[in-house]
Amino acid sequence: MKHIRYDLKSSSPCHCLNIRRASRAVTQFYEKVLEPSGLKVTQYSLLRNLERVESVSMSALAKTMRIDRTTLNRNIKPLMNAGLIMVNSGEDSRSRHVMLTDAGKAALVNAWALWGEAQTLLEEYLGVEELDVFEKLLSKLEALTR
Amino acid sequence: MKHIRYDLKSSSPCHCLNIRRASRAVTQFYEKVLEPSGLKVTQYSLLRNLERVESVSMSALAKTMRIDRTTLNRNIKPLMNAGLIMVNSGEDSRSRHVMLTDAGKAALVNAWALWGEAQTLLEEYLGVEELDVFEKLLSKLEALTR
DNA sequence: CCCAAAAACGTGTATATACACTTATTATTT
DNA sequence: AAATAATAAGTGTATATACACGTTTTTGGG
Repeated sequence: MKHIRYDLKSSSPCHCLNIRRASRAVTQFYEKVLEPSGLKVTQYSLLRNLERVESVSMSALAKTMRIDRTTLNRNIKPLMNAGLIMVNSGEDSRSRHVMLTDAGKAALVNAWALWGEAQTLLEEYLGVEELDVFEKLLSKLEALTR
Repeated sequence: MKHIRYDLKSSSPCHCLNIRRASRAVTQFYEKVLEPSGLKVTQYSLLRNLERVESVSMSALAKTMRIDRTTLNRNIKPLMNAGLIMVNSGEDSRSRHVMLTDAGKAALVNAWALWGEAQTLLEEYLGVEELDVFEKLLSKLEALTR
């Protein structure tokens, strides 16, 4: 197998640490821009995924969002407390269905513009070509554990 | 400004979510390989950063590792409880200095081999060229918030 | 129809992350 | 030397993440 050199810009040789750090940086960047909305980027994402469906079961939502089911279970709490989403039990009495409230829809309108700002700023920061490579890489990496 | 198309592989348009997802996938991959060592990748990283210094203050360590100082403060707890590191107060009585214990050094030997496996597997998964692009991108992104 | 397997969730526990505040100590300025 | 700045840490609080387990229903044979 070929030998890999470690003389890259990043000071850590560990690819895992490097992506974790980059992820933190990008997250902090988005959070700062989203701050006036009162939503975290994860919360914005959750609401956004509810926008186009009437209601959706916990498991289905977790699958769509590609996050752990139990993580979703914790993440919906603050949004419920803020009155942005509602949870009802569906026909199948095992499942619970999540849906946006009117307040949730309103919050999304506000946050959407802010998210767009962050998104555009990042796109300008990377540039079209790097952005393309970036997204392809992320997609490939996400498939690593499947 | 140029219009960016969203017809990439990744199903989410949000770059922040995408890197967070990729980060989770890579993390889970490394964690699984590191599992026999009893160390998380973050913990391995922390120990690793202590390997080449006698002892180091909390702030200096946080800076080197490029993690939040208060995050480091929480992250050292499990390693202290496991007896892998020690914390003493330095000359300056404001500061606390962290150092590896013998158990910590021993744990590192074991974990190092496992980390190497994960690292190699990821490198093979991406290939040399993509890996290079990957690391350059991460480095650039990390600089986003500075 | 009954029972075992599968599906859908929730909880306990533990780690990771980071902002806002506070405290203690050292360094600087007047 | 006293007052003020800056430095080094810790804590409160809140969110995010995910593994291991347990519970409740529903389904699918037999």
